[in-house]
Amino acid sequence: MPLSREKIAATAIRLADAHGLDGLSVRKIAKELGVGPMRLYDYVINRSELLDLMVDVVYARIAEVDQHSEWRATVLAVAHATRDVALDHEWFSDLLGGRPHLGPHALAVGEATAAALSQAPGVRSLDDLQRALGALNAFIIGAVRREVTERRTARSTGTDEAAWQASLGPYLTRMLKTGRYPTVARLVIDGVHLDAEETFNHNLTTVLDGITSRPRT
Amino acid sequence: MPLSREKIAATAIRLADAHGLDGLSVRKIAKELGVGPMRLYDYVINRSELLDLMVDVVYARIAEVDQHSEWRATVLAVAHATRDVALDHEWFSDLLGGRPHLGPHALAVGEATAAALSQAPGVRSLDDLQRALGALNAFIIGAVRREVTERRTARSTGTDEAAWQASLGPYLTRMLKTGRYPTVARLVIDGVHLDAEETFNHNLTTVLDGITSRPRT
DNA sequence: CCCGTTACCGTACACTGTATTGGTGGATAC
DNA sequence: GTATCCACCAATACAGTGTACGGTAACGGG
Repeated sequence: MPLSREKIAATAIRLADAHGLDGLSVRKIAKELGVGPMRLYDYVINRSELLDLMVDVVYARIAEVDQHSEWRATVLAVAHATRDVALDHEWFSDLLGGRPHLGPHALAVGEATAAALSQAPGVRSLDDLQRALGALNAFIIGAVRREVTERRTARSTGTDEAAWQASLGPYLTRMLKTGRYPTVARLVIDGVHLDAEETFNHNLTTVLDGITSRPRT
Repeated sequence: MPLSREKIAATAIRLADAHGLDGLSVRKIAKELGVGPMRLYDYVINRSELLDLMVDVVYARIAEVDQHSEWRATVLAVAHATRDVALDHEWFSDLLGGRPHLGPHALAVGEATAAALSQAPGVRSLDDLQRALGALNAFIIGAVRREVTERRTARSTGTDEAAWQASLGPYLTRMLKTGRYPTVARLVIDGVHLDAEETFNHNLTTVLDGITSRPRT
């Protein structure tokens, strides 16, 4: 098999899954494929384009979700799908929103959510749709990003309470002891660990409710 | 003046403003300061810590906003302030949400928004506050990120219509001509360029309205 | 006087993205 | 059958990166 953009993207994704975006280099991909580093540049113009390629492969998985007749179901499905793939490929969240996603599959999911949102009550004009899309996408990007970095720090410091107290603890507890951040302190100390998916879903419907019930103009 | 974390952070910010995060290297900062590269590691443990330093300096500017008695006014002020500084320091949006922000000034703005949100109607329990904070921050992060990358691509392709048609045009118009993305096509072709700040404000109030008017549970 | 601390500096290493230059082998055209 | 092209492949080279490591010179307190 002669090597192709697809194969390159696939192994690049594998490596990025394993070692993160920082641990991903052209040379390592090439070595993994058993070829010289420069071979890749016959298929890809840049490292950036390689990343775009990987991103669109992931978007393809998002685009697989079923289209529901109800607009809200479709939006929910797409949102949860992007959360799911972002948790599978954490580097995806680093790229999400960082550059315009114009690959065919990215456009497909853009189309799906736009079409669904255009049928929501409260979005009447094209301007409304534009704004609603912006709000929805902003939330998804930010929420996924937050969750992934949270998960990363949890993993690096160690999940258990003790390890956490040992690493972030000294600095953070000292900070909170100053009394300058009472609300944050209450959140950190008394806050329970909410289920991530449920929180995502909850906030997502919050945003959707905000969109459908236009308050002013 | 003997060199200090503050001076390092300041010149690092200057360089990042001018050439972006990719154009920022330890060696360039050192050269700008007229010292050897290794000097910086006497004040900073990592490049990452350097970035954290820069981030917290920017958070200091956000923390300067006045506290209003009305919770909504405070939240709006903080949100717009972070948007403003992100537009001044575009690299900030690349870091936003990418790692936990635990600097003193970051904690200060966290405290301010948390305290304000806790007084909003509809957030009664600590869990509610946690979720509301999540939703708000997710939106801010995503919205700012989106706007900055939009601004970047607009600048790189050229603002005027002609240059845009020349760069992205060929590929995008070809894609849209396929008819597979009708809604996106309508958005791209017939969509007017909405005022960015107004859109941000609009969507922000949408999110806040969603938070205050709890639908279920 | 010594001695620890603080500010400072240079060299070196492993690694990055990519420009450049070249060499195959087989298909096609005459 | 020979020439020509082209997809595929490989090696070398360069400028730039983060940072580990080992050092020097001034100075203030005992």
